[in-house]
Amino acid sequence: MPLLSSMYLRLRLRNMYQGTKSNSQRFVSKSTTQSSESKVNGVSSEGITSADNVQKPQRYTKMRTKTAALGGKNLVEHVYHILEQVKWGPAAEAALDNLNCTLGVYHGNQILKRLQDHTVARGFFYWLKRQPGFKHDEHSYTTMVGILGRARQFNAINSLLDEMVEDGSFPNVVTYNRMIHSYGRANYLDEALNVFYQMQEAGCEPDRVTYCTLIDIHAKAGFLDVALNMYRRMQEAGLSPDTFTYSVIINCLGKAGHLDTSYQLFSEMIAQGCTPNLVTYNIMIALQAKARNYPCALRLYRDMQTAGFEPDKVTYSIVMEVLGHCGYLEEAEGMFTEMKQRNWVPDEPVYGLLVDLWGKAGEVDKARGWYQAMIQAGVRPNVPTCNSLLSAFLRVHRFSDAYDVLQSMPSLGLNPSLQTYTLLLSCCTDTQYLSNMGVCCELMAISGHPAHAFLKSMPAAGPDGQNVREHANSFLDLMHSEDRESKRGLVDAVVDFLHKTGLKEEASSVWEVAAQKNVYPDVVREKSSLYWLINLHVMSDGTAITALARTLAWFRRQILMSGAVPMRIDIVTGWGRRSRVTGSSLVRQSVKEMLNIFEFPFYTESGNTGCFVGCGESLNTWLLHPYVERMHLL
DNA sequence: ATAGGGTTAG
Repeated sequence: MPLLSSMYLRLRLRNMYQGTKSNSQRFVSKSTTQSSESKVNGVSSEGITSADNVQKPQRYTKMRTKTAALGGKNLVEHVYHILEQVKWGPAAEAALDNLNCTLGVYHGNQILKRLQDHTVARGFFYWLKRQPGFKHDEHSYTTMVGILGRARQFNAINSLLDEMVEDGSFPNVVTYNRMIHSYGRANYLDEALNVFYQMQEAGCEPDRVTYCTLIDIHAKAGFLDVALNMYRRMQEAGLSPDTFTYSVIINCLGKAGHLDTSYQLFSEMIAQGCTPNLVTYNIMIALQAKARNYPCALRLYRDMQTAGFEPDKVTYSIVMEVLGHCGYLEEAEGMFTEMKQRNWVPDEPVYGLLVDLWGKAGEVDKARGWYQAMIQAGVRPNVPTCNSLLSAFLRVHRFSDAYDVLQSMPSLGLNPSLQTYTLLLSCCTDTQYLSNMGVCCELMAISGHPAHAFLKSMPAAGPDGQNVREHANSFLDLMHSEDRESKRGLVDAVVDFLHKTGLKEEASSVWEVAAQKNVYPDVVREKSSLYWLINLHVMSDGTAITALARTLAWFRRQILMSGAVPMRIDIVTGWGRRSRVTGSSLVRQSVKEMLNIFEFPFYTESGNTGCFVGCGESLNTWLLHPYVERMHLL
């Protein structure tokens, strides 16, 4: 095994069993102590007389330490394995009582740290607290705060803190940091900041971890200004960033779109003598890769190796993706091989990536090969991977292979998702003559997704379209917990489908409901007073036409109702969702045609041919034409 | 006396 991999494993093991190697003797288990003594020393404990005791005090102490440490380790393992398998309840409690031994706070905390389930952890924590002579300290309270925080049990944390103080222990900087982290991760940023101020009032100085956590959570929530402000305050407090902090900030800046600044900071850290670690390099590579600066990403990858770091699983995954997106698919496969040679066990997403890459490259048989390799390796495919393969077959019209994939999903325990349905539906409208329609409809029926029932039971639009709106409304309610991207994908496919099959009124009603339900939050925006943006660039062409028609009609109604006349409207089409060739956009083309037919007074600004601008008196006059209300029927 | 917290991908 290569050096770094085995080091990694050792580290993992050390973390897993952290503490069990330490020489604690706080608790004594009568039964285990005795058996350990006889095993380890080769003499029964009865053989040790009080005379030995007096004569050889040193040896005795040493021996006791050793045996107690072994007993402690065993007991920690033993108790942990009991608790790992149970739900908290009378049975678990009885099992602990039956152990009939005393756990000290140190070992109690070692066990607590490893418990994942917060109900078990809590039960154990209070069981410990009830043991005669037991007293929790700031460490065990802090551990419990962390566990509750991970489970977002904020009320429980607050009562625990009260108890802690009553019990005579006080929160320290680690306790506060864990609270800040917990609140931040649950997106309660105000509460996180509150803790930050409270700790200082309580006389606890924030440390580097405090600032680092605050920077991270604020940047992730999109408050880069607050994050950078915290960075400044950290430096003002005399805390210089370490490798960890630099990595966090570099990641934050990069993710917030300040790629150059993040790179500058990377250079700065090196200039400051702060050595980037593997994670820092992984972050840098991923940031450049996401920005499609592939040569830069690959250069960083080489720098990383020059600096003496062997790639880890994360590195391999990122670099494989970069190579794949550059079109170097064989090289990506080479990475996979290297990764395996270095004893990293490929997981589902890595196989999934290769399936997806080959599928997108149109090499469906390669894609299927990786899919089969995954199954042979005993890795169960997930729904997105099936979707990748399915999509690959659909794109090259291999419908019987697509059918096989779809058919196999339930037997793998996988339910077709909203995305599965979306790509089947998109396939219906993919060709000019809708020639895929029949076979795709069959596949859609097989998927058994609720979206199919929704589409099949779509009523013909009544005079005001209210029936369609209600129908769409209840379907979107059903899809409530799906994330917005997925909902947007499906609505896009549905509206496009309805539009292209001539059901324009229905398409419009579905669009309106989706817009009302905030599925498209960024479509209409007032950039500044009376200056509006209509952003169509994430839509397929049918949806873009429908959305534009209904939005312009909305402006007309606004004028008639309130007299508020927009001074300028920018219609942004971008490159369009379906366009695969830079510069040619179906959305742009369709939108332009529509605007021309209705004689919308637009111009394009130099350098941005994807943006149609209407403004001034001509726009106002145009918006008042009655046909604006019926454009969507074209 | 021991220990405890913060970062990266899909």
